[in-house]
Amino acid sequence: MKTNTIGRVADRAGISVETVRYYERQGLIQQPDTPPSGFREYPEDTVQRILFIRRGKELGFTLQEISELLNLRVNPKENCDAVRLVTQKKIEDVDRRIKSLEQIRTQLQRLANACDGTGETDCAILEAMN
Amino acid sequence: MKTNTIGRVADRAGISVETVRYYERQGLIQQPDTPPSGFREYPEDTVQRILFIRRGKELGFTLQEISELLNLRVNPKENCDAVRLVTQKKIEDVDRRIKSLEQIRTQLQRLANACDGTGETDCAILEAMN
DNA sequence: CTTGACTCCGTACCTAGGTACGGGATCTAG
DNA sequence: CTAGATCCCGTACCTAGGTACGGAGTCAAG
Repeated sequence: MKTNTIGRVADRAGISVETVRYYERQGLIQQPDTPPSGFREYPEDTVQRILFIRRGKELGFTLQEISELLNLRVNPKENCDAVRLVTQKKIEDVDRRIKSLEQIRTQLQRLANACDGTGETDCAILEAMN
Repeated sequence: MKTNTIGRVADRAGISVETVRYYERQGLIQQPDTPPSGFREYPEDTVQRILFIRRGKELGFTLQEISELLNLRVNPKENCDAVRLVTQKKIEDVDRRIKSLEQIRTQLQRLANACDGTGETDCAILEAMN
């Protein structure tokens, strides 16, 4: 298996080398322990991490929030209940977002349907709200 | 009913006067026809518009995208099918976002559940992915 | 063992989406 | 009718999230 140089990781994750370095500086992905030659070599899951970051961004999470999500973990060192509590909060946040999107979806659907009538309607999305 | 000055609108919508002006410059809300005294007076639905903008932003839409959503409208002047087509695209986009959020939700849920075991798990969100 | 591709790091620059400022006009409550 | 709150507009500044650059070191294929 080829080594995961920064360029390979960037390619596979669909972002630029510069952005990988940026995420590293921001602490979103860990720089692997002392690269042998001075060249970074990334663990396999780095690509997954970056894909997760991309998805999060598209959904309107800040890098800070994404970082928090990525750092959530259940392990013996952490208070289990504490982690579960935080995770629960995140889930509630996600639920709120889903609800919001569903509302927008409903409005869009209503707008699309408005066409079926006489053509006299002037129905913008705001008027399509409850 | 009190007149909707920029300050009142900003207050009611929960944003700053500066931001209202900014949205106006960006064409997200229309400056009402020649204010009588030089002072802006907004139509009633401006507050709703801004609330919609805020929601859109929280969900990761750009102002550009939000503007497109707000300008979608079925009316006699526009080709009805064209509007419906665009609206359909938007709906698909919204659906994708909802799906993404649901995936994240599932992962979070799995993470929260991981605690029930022995406490030996070190289960981060990435590992909670399929 | 060379040549072209890749990497290093630091620093500068860019866009979106605001936020702040300031001097002058206007409104409104007392 | 006056003082304080609002509004006007233009311009400057700020943060997040990158993007670009450039000189120097390194790797790997021929």
